[in-house]
Amino acid sequence: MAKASREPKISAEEATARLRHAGLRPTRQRVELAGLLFQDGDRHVTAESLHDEVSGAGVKVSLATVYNTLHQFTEAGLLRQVIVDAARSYFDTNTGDHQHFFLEKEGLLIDIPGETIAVAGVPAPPPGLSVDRVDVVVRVRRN
Amino acid sequence: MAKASREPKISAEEATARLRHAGLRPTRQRVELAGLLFQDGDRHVTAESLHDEVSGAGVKVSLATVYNTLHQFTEAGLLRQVIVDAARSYFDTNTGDHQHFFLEKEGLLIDIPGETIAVAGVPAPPPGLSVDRVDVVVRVRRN
DNA sequence: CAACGAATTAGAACAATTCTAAACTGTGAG
DNA sequence: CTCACAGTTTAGAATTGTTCTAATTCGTTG
Repeated sequence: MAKASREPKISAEEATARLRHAGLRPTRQRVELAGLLFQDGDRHVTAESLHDEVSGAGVKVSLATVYNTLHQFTEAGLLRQVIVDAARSYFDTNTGDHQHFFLEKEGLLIDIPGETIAVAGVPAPPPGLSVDRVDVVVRVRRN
Repeated sequence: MAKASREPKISAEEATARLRHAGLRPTRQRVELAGLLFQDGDRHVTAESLHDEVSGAGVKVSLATVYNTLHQFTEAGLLRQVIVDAARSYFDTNTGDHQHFFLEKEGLLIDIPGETIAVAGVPAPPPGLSVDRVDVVVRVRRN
């Protein structure tokens, strides 16, 4: 009953290939984490939540490694960091152009596809600066 | 040369009035902090930066009080909290509708007036949720 | 001006994250 | 197949920003 309602992990082979592609050595831990993260389209994890998940799956990975891995994946373009909460960092497996709903009370992030929202009128940044990207966070609450 | 290039502090009387208006007891520390914060239109501070500033001005206020005060001011609607950096919280003296440029490397926030940016196409939130507000952060870098 | 509740404070405590130094493990060379 | 080495992992300590605690001090009202 309390079975995880998620698609089966991607295979170790797929994960390995993905890691090599990104220039990362496919270690046991990275393969394991990639397997969990990239099993389906959209996941939002924190270091803690991912650590709990991987631990719960009976795999031994230290929290430090989870942090390292999340950052390496992010640098490699496999993940994107989402800053919506002062308390913790979220990582999103959707690296494409999109935005988020955020339910602060529950730490819940929901993707909004990139084409859905249009941001018009962003002024030119002050001289010497250039736009890196535009983040939209739609903060919501339970009613 | 190294003189602060900021307008003179608002008077203690002004600050006091403002605090009373917001239903806050005008204590020495709150008057002092309000004096620094509301001297001109747009300021973006962190607890640390404000503490350094007030300390530098020779006033003795504990860091705990700065934190307390920033939160109380925020609750009272005198400040607005801005979440753009996983590492620290910013507080903005501009409580009106507006958005931000953010230069992460330097922790620099720049206001973008509310009318400037238009966000279109925000989808209805999932059932049971309602929109609290829409934040836009234009992340910029030095070039 | 007394008294009481509100505010301040130093320092401890906390949570998330990063660092450190030592042990371990992929990988490519031989 | 095995070695050696750079890259990785790890436990635990350290750091950072923030909150809490309990005792002291202060503003306000009577």
